[in-house]
Amino acid sequence: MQIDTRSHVPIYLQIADGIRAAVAAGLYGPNDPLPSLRSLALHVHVNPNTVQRAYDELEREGLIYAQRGKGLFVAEQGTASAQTHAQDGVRRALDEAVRAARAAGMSARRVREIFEATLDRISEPERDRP
Amino acid sequence: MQIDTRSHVPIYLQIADGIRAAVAAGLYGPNDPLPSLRSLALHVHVNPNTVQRAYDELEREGLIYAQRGKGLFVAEQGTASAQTHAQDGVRRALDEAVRAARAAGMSARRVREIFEATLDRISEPERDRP
Amino acid sequence: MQIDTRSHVPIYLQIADGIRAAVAAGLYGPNDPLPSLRSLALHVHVNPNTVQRAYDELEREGLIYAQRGKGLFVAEQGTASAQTHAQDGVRRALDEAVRAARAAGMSARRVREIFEATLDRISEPERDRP
Amino acid sequence: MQIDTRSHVPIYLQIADGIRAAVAAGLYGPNDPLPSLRSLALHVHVNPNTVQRAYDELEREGLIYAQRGKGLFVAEQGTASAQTHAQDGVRRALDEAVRAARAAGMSARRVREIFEATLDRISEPERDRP
DNA sequence: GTGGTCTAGACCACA
DNA sequence: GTGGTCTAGACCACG
Repeated sequence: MQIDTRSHVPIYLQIADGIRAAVAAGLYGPNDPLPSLRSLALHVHVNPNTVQRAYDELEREGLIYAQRGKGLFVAEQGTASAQTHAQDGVRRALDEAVRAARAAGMSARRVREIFEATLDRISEPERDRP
Repeated sequence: MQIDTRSHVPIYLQIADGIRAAVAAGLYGPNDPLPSLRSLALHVHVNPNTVQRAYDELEREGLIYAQRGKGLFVAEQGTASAQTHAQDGVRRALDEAVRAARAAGMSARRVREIFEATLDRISEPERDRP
Repeated sequence: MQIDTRSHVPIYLQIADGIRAAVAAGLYGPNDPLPSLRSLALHVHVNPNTVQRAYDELEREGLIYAQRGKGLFVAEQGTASAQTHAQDGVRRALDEAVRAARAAGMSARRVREIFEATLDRISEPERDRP
Repeated sequence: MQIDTRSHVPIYLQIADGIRAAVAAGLYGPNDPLPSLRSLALHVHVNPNTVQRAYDELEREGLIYAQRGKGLFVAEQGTASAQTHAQDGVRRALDEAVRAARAAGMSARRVREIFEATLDRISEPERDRP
């Protein structure tokens, strides 16, 4: 998971999004244990409080549940819920991007070009670039 | 121009983006006067200081220039600068959206479907909804 | 006279300084007529009101006097007064510059180097530079 | 740091200059923490917003970076950047002072006299005056 | 009327 | 505690 400390999106939401995406993608199935607060905090170089807030968010959403002393787990309906949520997010992000492009007078064709280039670039496996 | 007070993007940046888009789209050409601080503040229901900050941003960017007591104007190179900037923004937004989609396990095909639907929807002329 | 609209020093003070310097340098002697409000305003591309404020300033200072319907003239003691004032200004400006240099840890020697280079450059007649 | 509320230079720029000088002089090295917004505001008897604006300026300049909830720090390249910037400032100030002196008809020799006196005065260690 | 600076005080995100 | 954003309202310089 990547955290962008300079983004305007609060870090705890970036973390929640990352978890949600991982669940949506099936990396964690129903009743699978999620990374512990501390381990995730270390991994993304963030204060545990911040991770706590992200997990709070997801628990309130019903995507995960906590078991005292054991940890956090994906809820029964977690996968479907995460997929819906993630898809809404993507839809909203694309909507915003296209809206901005059109406001700046960009042609639909030009936006599509950029989109396809982006899709190609990101669908390829990551590799170092010169 | 639309302001979303619930967005994580600060209002002053939303305003700056709006102006930048308008300049990129050619609504304001080089040396054209821009809306005054106070009039724009009234229009978007925001404090003049917030608009000021947006204009500061654009002035630093070289997109506009201020004349004390006269007003704000599009810079000579404003159109080109705005177009470059706006296109970078769209590219970044699309990148982020696609990245999120892929992280959530969405297929390239599915992302493209959503994108095309969005493009269609937004390219249609705006109309009042009942 | 040169006006820097981007300076923090108000334009009317820049104009007053310019007139004061011209009087100190002897370009205008006692009882000589000064440029009219309008002609000076045209010359420096500034609103006549602004020039008016500059002249007000100088009149209050006793450097010039107005004759209804005739124009503005250098006062009897104008030259000496202007010279004193100008010298004070230079002293203050140098003081500020040196203070800033020392605060930034620059050696006295280094400051002197820059000063001498500046003096050389400005004492030469102006010419186009490649 | 000294603030001159009667100067035409905005307070936030005076503060930015002060910090820049301190960094240029090596009082704060790369990654050193700078005074917090609020503490500096108290120290110079100014509103925290004004200090914030000064720090914004320096952050944009690449001299410092902010960490939310942690504080403000000197950037890796901060020292060099500050020195360049400070030297440019001194050069500009000297240029302006000399230009004013010459416009007022002062001889190069006279300007040098004043300069050397200033340098002597300021290079002496500060002492309390009765 | 215009833009530019400053204050006082509020709320948020984060450690 | 930290930095970041916003508001309300003031005063200045300029046209």
